Amino acid sequence: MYPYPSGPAHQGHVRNYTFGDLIVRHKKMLGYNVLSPIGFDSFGLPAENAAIKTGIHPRIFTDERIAELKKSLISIGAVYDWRREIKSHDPDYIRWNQVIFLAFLKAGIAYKNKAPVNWCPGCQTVLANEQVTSEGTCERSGDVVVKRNLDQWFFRITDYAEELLGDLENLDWPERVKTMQRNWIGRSEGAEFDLQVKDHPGLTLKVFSTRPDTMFGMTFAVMAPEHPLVDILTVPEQRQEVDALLEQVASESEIERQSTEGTSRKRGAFTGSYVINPFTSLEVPLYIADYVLMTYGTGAIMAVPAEDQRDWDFATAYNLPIIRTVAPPQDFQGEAYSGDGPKINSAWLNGLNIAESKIAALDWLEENKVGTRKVNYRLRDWLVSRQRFWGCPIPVIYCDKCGIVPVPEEDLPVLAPDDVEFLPTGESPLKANNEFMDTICPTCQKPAKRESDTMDTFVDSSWYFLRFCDPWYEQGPINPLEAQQWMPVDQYIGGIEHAILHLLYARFYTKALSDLGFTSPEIREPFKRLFTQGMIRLGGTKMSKSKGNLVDPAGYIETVGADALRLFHLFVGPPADDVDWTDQTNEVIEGCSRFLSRLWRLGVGDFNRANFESRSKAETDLETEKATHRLIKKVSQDYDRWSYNTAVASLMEHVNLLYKYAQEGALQSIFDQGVDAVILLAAPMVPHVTAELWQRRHDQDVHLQRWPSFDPELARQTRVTLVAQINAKLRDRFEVDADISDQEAINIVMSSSKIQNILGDKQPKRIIAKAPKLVNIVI
RNA sequence: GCCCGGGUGGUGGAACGGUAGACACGGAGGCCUCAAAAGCCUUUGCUCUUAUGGGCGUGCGGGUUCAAAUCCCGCCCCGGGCACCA
Repeated sequence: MYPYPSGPAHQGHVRNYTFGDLIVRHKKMLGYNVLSPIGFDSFGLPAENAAIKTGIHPRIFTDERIAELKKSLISIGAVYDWRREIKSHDPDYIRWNQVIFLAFLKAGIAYKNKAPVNWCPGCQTVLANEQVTSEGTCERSGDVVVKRNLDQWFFRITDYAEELLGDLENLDWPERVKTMQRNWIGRSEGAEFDLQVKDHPGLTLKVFSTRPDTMFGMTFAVMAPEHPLVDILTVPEQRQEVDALLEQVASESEIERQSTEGTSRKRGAFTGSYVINPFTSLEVPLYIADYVLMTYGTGAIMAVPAEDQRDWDFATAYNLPIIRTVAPPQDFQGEAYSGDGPKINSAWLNGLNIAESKIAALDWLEENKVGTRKVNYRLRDWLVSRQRFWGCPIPVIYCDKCGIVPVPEEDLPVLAPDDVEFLPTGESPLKANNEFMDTICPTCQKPAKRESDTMDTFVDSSWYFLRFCDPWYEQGPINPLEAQQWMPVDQYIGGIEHAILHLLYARFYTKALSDLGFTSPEIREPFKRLFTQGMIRLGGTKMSKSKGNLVDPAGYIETVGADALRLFHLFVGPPADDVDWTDQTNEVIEGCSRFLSRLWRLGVGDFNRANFESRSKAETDLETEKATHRLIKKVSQDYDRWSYNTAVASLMEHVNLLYKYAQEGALQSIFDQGVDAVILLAAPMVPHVTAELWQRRHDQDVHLQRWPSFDPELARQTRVTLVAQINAKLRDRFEVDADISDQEAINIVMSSSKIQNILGDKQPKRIIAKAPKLVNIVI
């Protein structure tokens, strides 16, 4: 993934880019044409915050951090096509970013809207929903986010909700990430229908429900406090009560309002109005309550307390009737029952189960023109404008006469000026810069103002991988032919923290850009395979710069070398697992370094060689040769299944075996074959030491060699351990030929005196033979 | 509450129906050395036993199977995601 340049690489970078580099080198050895680009997600708050603190321009600050990160990426030995390097703050990248924005604007994907949005007081800017944690805090700064009613830019990601959800199916991604995205999109199927308001002829209240089958149990209805009909439907006698509620709700932060503790504490007020149940034509009271959200569905619901716990809580608090429409099981202990069961108290639905009655209810609503089937999503449009300086300027102009006018493409990029003052004002420093702000309307040539907001930096990282395909392309942001050649990305690697944010935005961008013709129609997904590596923890928390608990890789690179550090990250456990950095970690890294030293000595012939003259092929020679072929087979498989820790273990085992072989007297050719195999198989993991060894041994570049192949016949185990069990308990073992039959295996086992002693005069009830590995005698 | 992961020696982890603990760290002992470092070798799940050998062991309780760390059912604990989303 596109790294944010925060300075020298940390252990998380080392881990991530070791996996990436290993795959690149491995695939190259296998003969693939590999594109391995890198760039820097170089817009963002840290640089601007530093500017506020120190007065250093964010560009200077950022360029320094990029140089540091680049240096450490090179020092860990990662290979990249640096010619394709991209930086978000490059004028060229800004230009194409803005071209895409204007295309989105033209297509209606980008729009401006006044809405209650998330404001982070710490970052002094608005945030997208995805950037607010479930605790209601900013995912970056941790500050409590507040709601503000502001005019902001959005991208219509919700138009893609269905496709974003459906296409997850075919992605080779971790199930966990797919589930998170599914949850986030939050699809629910149901009905949207109208409730007639009593004494207001022609006036209806639109509600959404996933359970129209429970309509006979509707005993009241609820509107969100922000619902536009609140004012009209509140009768004078209830005005005071309603106003009090509205006031209280308005004064509370989102967190207080949605506090988990208050789940059962429902607050509401009666409007004095009634709505009509379309199934029964009976009237039910209409309430206002803060547990109904204006931002989801229609902002109003039919309340069925018997089958919805929230409605139950409200009903009991306000003494409203409860009518069950699904018979709960005999032993049901709870309150609201949302499980399946036969319908009751539901007239023509009685006796049906939920699925059947749902269909019947939906059909009724549609036939009687009361409502329609409807799908709702939890996903909201992506808020992309930010009140910050260090980001890509949004390329529009505000004209009193012409309204919002896009900056003509030939005038792009719109670049921020350098002479600005960095103050924590809550508005972009651009706004105070008249030279930037004052412009002329491209349409009517009258004085006009520029947009001062910049784009969310997640915009920059939503399409960089498409630019990588041809970063030199001048006719547009993306070269469609090159994109056709390289996309989608075959293997994408990153941290789980992007499960929703970057990975959802990038998917949306890919689909939108395809729809707008920037890429060919079949490119609908950016990343075919995704791998999320585990995070590195120190003292129970994620190791990160902001937590201040970094263990700098540079020290290790200086003492034990980049190879030992890379090897540690591969050996410590499965790539997906978290790594705990403990007191023992240094010793494990030492161990990795020790292994490399052993390999080195083996490779340069610096070890105890007992009998190294050529001699006739003894049995150990053949055994060693076979072991080498098995090693190639095993390690190749391990690479394919991302099991690098076991691949390293196998390499260690083989090095140990070769030492033993050398001490016992070896045949030079077979010994060399074994050493060369280890070097080749380890080359993608530890590129430096293997390159030097290969150079000395063969005067060639190990990284240009072909991946070693094995002879299946030689890789085959010929002698294996046969296990003898009595009642599944291990009693004896034998070394046997791998190709013995079941009967031969039984004969061998039965001829064992050990087995015979245990058996005594008991007759086996049954004998299970799985030649050549196991015989189990049941007595 | 719902949805994902995950619980294996002193530690990281292997094995993913068929020898539990590969490989490594740490520990113990030894070789080399005047000494140390480095290196090399042996040993190392727990437990009973002088020993040959036996018993117990993969979070807990059941089940399926000749055979379960692995499959099924029910719990417990840890990590993560979503959560008043109708």
